[in-house]
Amino acid sequence: MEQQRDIEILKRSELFAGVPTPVLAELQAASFRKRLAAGDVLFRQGDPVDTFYIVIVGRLRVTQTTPEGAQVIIRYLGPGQMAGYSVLTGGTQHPGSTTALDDSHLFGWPAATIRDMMTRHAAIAVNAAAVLGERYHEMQVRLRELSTERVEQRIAHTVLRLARQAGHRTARGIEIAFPLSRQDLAEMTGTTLHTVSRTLSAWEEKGIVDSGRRRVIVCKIDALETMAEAADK
Amino acid sequence: MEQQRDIEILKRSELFAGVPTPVLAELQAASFRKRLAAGDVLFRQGDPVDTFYIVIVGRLRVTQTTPEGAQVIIRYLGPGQMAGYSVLTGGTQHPGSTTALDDSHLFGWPAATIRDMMTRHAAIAVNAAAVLGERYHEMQVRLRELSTERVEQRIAHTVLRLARQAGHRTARGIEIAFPLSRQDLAEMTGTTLHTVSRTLSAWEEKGIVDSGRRRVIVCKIDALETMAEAADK
DNA sequence: TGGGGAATTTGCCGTGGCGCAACCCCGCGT
DNA sequence: ACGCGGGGTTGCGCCACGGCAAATTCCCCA
Repeated sequence: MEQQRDIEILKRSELFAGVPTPVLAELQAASFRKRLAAGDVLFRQGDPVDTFYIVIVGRLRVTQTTPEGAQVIIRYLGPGQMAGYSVLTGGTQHPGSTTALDDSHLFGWPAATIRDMMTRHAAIAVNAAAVLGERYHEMQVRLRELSTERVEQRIAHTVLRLARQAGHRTARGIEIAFPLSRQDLAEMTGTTLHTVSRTLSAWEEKGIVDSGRRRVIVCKIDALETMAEAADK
Repeated sequence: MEQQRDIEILKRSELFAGVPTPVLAELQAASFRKRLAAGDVLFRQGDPVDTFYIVIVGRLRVTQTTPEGAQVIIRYLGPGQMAGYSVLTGGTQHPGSTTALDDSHLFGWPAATIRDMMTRHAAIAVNAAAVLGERYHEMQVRLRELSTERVEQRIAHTVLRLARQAGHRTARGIEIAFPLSRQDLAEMTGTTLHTVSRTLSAWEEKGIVDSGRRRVIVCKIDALETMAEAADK
């Protein structure tokens, strides 16, 4: 019943995939539930690392803020993904803030529980390494883009990535499944909302995208891919 | 003797710290040695992931190249650090190229050996997660800097980081212990060698650094730290 | 000791995109 | 129905940087 369903969910999560069912049952028993409304903060940058979460439903955003107030979006989290990776690496304070974009539902555990399970079951630690390696790799790609590409290409790459990760087929094209403002895109691509706005307007004119208030639909993916490559000068 | 010394080295590596000695002995027995001369390539971006390494002595550089030929420096590796992390995450091809800067000496293992050891000994997998989490975190910081800071601040942060990681006390100040060209700094900060050169010249004039052909010495760390923070507009 | 090539320096110019500011638009609450 | 506020759009001017080009310096090697 209830418990079985939880175990099914854990089995599909990035951290616990392939872990034997009895271990999942143990994890399930040790977990608590956390609900967040849209806009609620799961934890803030600098908070002590004491809890680990896995997203059941909903979408969260991880950001980092500079002392000057500038913000950068590190990543988005969806179902099955983990929040609070510092628990796995022994960090003492969260490097970023995590906020719910939709009403969300998560599993939570005390840090010690997860650390204990990870040392007792290599499969979990192996998954942890794989997930963190994957995130490390994603960051390498973003860093490379940010270093070597023009703003328009970066925005194109970012939109394509979001469409791939959270795309939802509609009549008009592929819609990004969560609210995404110009400001958000700017914080993902290292530019300003003004420039993002101008770029999207230009694309709109060419019929490549259809966008509005915190909403982006990609109409011509191939055209966008061309933009993203743009080897020209 | 020989074998004991190898085990001591492994014990101090980032991946095998805290692993029981018998396991280290097993690892030692399964390892081979790899020597590289300055400039030699350990593996290239896109190569199949079949070997894992740990640096014994020397300094290596990990870079990523775009189809257009632009290069980005992902990180530097020194003694005790691992090369070929994709082995740990199940990747099939190397995301970047790794090149020796000095004459270097490494331990090597077939990928399967390391994967096997990691699943059999949770401590190794836990270390792997910790190291990859740390690298992920470093990339977050760099991404934030690249997104929000001016060129001069980014160069300052980068030089400070290098001085911290590979700094060597000298009479004139803290010297970065490996050859570091303007081009290298440019590829770390997402700018051009021209701009780096101009910036270093300006600093030189103020006595903040003392630099020359592939060589940087930081004279006034506090002044450089001020540059790096530079909250001014 | 004399090249030769790589690394660096520097001036000059062009420009992408940021900052600012004004304005518009839409959805929501009362 | 109406007003308000959070997003979004757009025009304008400026400037930090990149691109280009030429000169210089320095190290390595014959």
